[in-house]
Amino acid sequence: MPELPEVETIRRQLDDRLAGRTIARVQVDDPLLVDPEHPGDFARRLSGRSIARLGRTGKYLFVEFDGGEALALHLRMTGQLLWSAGPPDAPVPYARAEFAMDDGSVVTFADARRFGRAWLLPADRRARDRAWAGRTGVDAMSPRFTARALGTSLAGRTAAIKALLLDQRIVAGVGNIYADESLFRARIHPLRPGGGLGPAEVRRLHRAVRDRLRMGIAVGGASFDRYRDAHGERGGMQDLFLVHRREGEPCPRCRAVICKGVVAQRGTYWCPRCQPAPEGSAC
DNA sequence: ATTTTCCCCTGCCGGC
DNA sequence: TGCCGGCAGGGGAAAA
Repeated sequence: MPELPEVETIRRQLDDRLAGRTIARVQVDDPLLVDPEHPGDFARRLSGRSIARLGRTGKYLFVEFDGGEALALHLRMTGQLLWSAGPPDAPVPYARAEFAMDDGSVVTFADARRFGRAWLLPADRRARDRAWAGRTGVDAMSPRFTARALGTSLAGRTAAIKALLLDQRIVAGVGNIYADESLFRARIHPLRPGGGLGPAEVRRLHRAVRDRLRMGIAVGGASFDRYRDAHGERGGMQDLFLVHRREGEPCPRCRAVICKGVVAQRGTYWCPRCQPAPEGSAC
């Protein structure tokens, strides 16, 4: 599942390949990919645009064009952005759109589950803010995401801390994997009410989120299932998981047996000893 | 306002 | 062996 480190890995790779290029033509195979609020001229409006750089906020990737317009992409569950120097040798499985560049290179948006989306964003700052307002809060790797900011966002909230970490308006980029890993590192049970964390716990959680995301970026993301980078390669983070997907295995810190439950409708893994359960909840 | 539930999709896996 | 129900989960809409 592409989260911040996976999207950042792709962003860096595509920035190297696409910055300065011009889009020659676009083919959309799956109309569901395109923002329904935009008319059917998606492909035509992208053709001829020159790419300034690739940006990212949370799990959103932005292809930023000269002149200020942008193509926003979200990979959701199974989306892939695969770069090739020329037209792919063989049909790309689950291809939903192809973006051909002026140098002959091609980026294919492939996506088995078809949850991924693409949006065209206007150049006008106000219009873009209006279209995008409230979609994400501060990016988790931004200097603006501080322990203080996290504490302010959590204050008074009664929902489980894991649910709040997954809320992209509180901090953008954390998904199910890195939420589990961060909570373990911070020694905080996923069901603890967010507003009930003490200042030291908030600081630990902030540090843990940064630490795990930084590690994920360093090893090219987590590829326990479909995730592949822009060159089709796997990441290495799945080999560094501390608790996620390790039910029944010993905790790397205290050797207690890692348990699994459901929090915020997501499979959730934690150490019952390192992450003490709040009052009234088992395990 | 906040929290919770449901839904979108399809590949995959366990059970029978 | 093969069918089938259920699960996986990002995020947005709807309900509570």
